[in-house]
Amino acid sequence: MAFSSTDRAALRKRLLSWYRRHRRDLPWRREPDLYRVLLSEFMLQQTRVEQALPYFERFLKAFPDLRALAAAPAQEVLKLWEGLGYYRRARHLHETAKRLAPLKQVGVAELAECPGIGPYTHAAISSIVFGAALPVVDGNVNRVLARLLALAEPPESAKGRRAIRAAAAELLAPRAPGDFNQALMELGATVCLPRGPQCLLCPVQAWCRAKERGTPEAWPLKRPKPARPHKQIAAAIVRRRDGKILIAQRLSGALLGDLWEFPGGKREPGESLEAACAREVREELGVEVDVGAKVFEIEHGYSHFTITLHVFECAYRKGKPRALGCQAFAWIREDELSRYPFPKANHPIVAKLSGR
DNA sequence: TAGCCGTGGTG
DNA sequence: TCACCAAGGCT
Repeated sequence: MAFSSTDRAALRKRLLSWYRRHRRDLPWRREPDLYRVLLSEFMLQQTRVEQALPYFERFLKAFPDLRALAAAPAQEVLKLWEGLGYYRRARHLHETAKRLAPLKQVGVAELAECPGIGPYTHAAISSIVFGAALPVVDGNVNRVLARLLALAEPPESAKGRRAIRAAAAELLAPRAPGDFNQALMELGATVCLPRGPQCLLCPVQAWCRAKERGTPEAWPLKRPKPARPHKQIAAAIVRRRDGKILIAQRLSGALLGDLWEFPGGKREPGESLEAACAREVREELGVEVDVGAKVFEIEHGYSHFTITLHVFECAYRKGKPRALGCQAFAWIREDELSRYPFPKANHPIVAKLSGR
């Protein structure tokens, strides 16, 4: 045990009391039913509250309950998710809704079977909605507990993960697991910040071994991360003589899965951007184009690499499009572009072409 | 275990 | 400018 039973009891009491006074007023906390909490937890995976908020409101308006979400077309769900990132979450959320909506009763066991619900999300929903005594471990909990314990290993390491899990389970308030879990996360999000922790405002500072050592921001210990490579990407605005543009839908499992894009891809060593552009259109859709002027150069970063996106105006020459390196394609007018979900890096192109 | 999967804010 | 990192899950 990392703490004595009297310390555990006092720490819980302080934390819960602090949470009940200081918690943020968030829409999914006003009526914490299964649907709202489920929706919020999917959106909050690796995503800040402020970024998820407008999406939560939009979803709740478009799909007021689990049944409405389950009945929606997949494309509509993805379009509403556009811009939020980690697009697999949209598909998993939709599949989870379709799985749960027909059930008379949903409980801890049913949640565990759903796609997109891992250990964190399962414990979060179960504790908040059903009052199940399951500890959550997320980025906030990792940081808060690593500091409380002055943990000697990075939380991502095997030893660190075990220690954090054990501490979270040990501290969990058995009679208010939902509030306790949210309190720990709220503390991490608003007080026990990655940089510049507000220790003087912290309700559990008396038990914090990192604060005791004098340099709380030195925890959690960091693991070196690999550098992000940079790639040169060519993309084509392929126009037919009637003015329509050729777009493609990306493969489901891939990066930006199920989203639509302007066809293109990575430049090979020694290849010109124009040649890469023509080659990628040929490989992806079986279409020959004449590459014209470059009209965009866009810098963009993803989670594990960065790109420069070079966009060329291209004239359609020949070949009937086929879905070779994509799952679907479409010839569309410029004013139809905004109906399709595009990755963020393509938004400047969509905005310009659709005249906004 | 470690790499893949987005986007936006921050210092 | 750039690294960091955020209510993680899947393979």
